[in-house]
Amino acid sequence: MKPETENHATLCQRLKECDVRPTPQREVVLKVILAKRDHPTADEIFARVKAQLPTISLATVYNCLETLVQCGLIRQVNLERAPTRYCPNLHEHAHFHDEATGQIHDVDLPPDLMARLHEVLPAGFDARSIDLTFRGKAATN
Amino acid sequence: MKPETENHATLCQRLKECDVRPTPQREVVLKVILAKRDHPTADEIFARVKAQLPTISLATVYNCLETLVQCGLIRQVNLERAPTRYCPNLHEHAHFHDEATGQIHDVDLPPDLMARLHEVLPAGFDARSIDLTFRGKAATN
DNA sequence: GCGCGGTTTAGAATTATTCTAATTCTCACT
DNA sequence: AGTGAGAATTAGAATAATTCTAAACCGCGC
Repeated sequence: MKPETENHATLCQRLKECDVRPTPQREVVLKVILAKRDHPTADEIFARVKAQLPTISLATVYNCLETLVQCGLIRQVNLERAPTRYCPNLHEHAHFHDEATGQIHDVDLPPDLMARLHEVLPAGFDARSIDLTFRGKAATN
Repeated sequence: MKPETENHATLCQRLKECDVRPTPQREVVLKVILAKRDHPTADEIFARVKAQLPTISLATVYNCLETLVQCGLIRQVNLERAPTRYCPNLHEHAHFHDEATGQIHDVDLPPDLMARLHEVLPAGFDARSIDLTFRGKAATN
């Protein structure tokens, strides 16, 4: 299941499963996010979608993103004082923010560690999601 | 060492230790952040500082915050599409973002878990800091 | 005491995001 | 296949957060 090969039917079905109307705009927004393993901003997504849907507006991109995030089809990542970025990787993972290049890398963590994170909250706190971001320098190789 | 009792001399010294000029503006910004265990935004900090330093400008607050974050005297917390918040708690901890109220709670985690987080990065990734944020609902009691 | 360089100030500028109101589309129901 | 209700989209304006700019200011080493 290469992301590049996500086709109309698959995308549509994914959206329907979330009880959202599978509009062309939503479909293409989701498609361009899944197509690359990077973490584009709303603006970048807007640019990519425009290539296929020239009349789409930025507001629609924001609407679609909000919908997709709510569905859990994508995640959003917030870095210090920078535009929100969107992440296509639904597999539970952490992020590494390279302060030198500004790039974000996905980092897989041992399943037991992720499991442990879910358990450590004090009573009364019920976490729906966890954001784990490392910040630093990545080796230049 | 109650935070409320941080005095001029202490604050000054803290700043000097970081090789920054201990200006009144920086001192008061740091003081108001340390004075409360909440997570104020730049605007909120601006308002609090103004009470003591009526001529301070918002730009200066941003400058001071940037300086203080760089020194490691405070931390910044980024939540989805919301203004950046600043955290006075230097002790290593996680955040719980209550989606119902918008409030942020500090969460202490077992030391071994924090230690583990620092070790799990793949070779070549060197983390200077870690941001761990839980999102969900806190019990209403 | 003087001057250099870092700091502050006010306000403008920029950037990200949201809102608005009008239009268009989707889909369930015929 | 046609229709109507509600949802989605559009362009552009509005808002909000943050950064920039240029001038004035100030602290500190000489």
